[in-house]
Amino acid sequence: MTSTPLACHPHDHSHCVAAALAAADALCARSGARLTALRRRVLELVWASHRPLGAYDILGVLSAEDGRRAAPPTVYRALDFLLEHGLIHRLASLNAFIGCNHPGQSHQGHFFICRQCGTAIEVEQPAIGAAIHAAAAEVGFAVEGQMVEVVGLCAQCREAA
Amino acid sequence: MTSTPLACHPHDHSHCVAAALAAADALCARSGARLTALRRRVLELVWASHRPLGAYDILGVLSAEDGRRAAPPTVYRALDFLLEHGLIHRLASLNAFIGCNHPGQSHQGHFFICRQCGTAIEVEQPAIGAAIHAAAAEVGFAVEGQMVEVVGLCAQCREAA
DNA sequence: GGGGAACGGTTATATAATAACGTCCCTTTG
DNA sequence: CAAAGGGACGTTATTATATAACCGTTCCCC
Repeated sequence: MTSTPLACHPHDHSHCVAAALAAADALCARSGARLTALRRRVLELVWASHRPLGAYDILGVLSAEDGRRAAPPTVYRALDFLLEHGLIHRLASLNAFIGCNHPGQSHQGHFFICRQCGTAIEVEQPAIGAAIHAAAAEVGFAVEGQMVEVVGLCAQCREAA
Repeated sequence: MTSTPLACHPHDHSHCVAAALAAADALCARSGARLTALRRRVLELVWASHRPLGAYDILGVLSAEDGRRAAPPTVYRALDFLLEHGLIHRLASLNAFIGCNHPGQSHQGHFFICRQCGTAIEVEQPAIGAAIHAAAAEVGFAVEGQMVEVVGLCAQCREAA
């Protein structure tokens, strides 16, 4: 098992990266979007860590790679593409990016971020979105996008402490 | 009525700024925190708009004021103080700050941000926090801080459109 | 009024993101 | 096939946001 620790479930990480890339390939093929080599590579890097990854972290890796020359716009354009197509999420509280667990399904990302190990867990708890919509209805607000980022300690780090 | 439009309720804005400052005075007096002239002025500026205000917006105003010389650390230190004492909130999605409606009461800020007029409405809907805590309990995550920022259209801007 | 901490001024720098422009390549169409 | 058009990406420069490090002054407490 080629593994990287993940907060909740140890798992074969290389496999889950490959699965994410395959899903992205399929999604883009269906929608006609062009998942170029660069965009695919950036998506792979984002997925390669379950932690949020900064744009300049990605830039560092790309620049280190053999011939490839990279500057900030290169990375940001790729990230913009991936965001638009729902393949990654942006975590505003960290200025960082993370792979989306459910590409293709329309959904909002709700995240638990461990301040100790840095892992970000994407949660699906319809009650959160429901509560937000209920509150919005009360004041006549039309919800278009939700950012829910909860910081704290993941189960593993709680045990360690 | 010295008014600035607010998304939900027209109101006497100069009065609500004064009230916020008075509440801050009282709170700091009680806790022994030093609400210096600079910190108080920054709080006033943040309150003077119901919209989120960037650190460099504040910096611009301070620099324009008479003798006062201001550099980024001046502003950020004041903002840090106000954040620590729960007098303002930071909106991560906007890199901006806004006055807290309920200083002194331990609470998380949950915001609806209108993409049209820029107004940020602080909502109190215990169900949101409850749903977050329920989801956290499921995965053993210990919640320490919540960031909930919902973007969309406020009631007024919906009508206008 | 002396000691120590808090406050804030100052300079420099780190980090994050975008603007503006050009070139190449691919595709589409005549 | 040639020309036109557009998308992708390289390149340079700049803007926006935030922090580091140092230092003098002030304020408070004893």
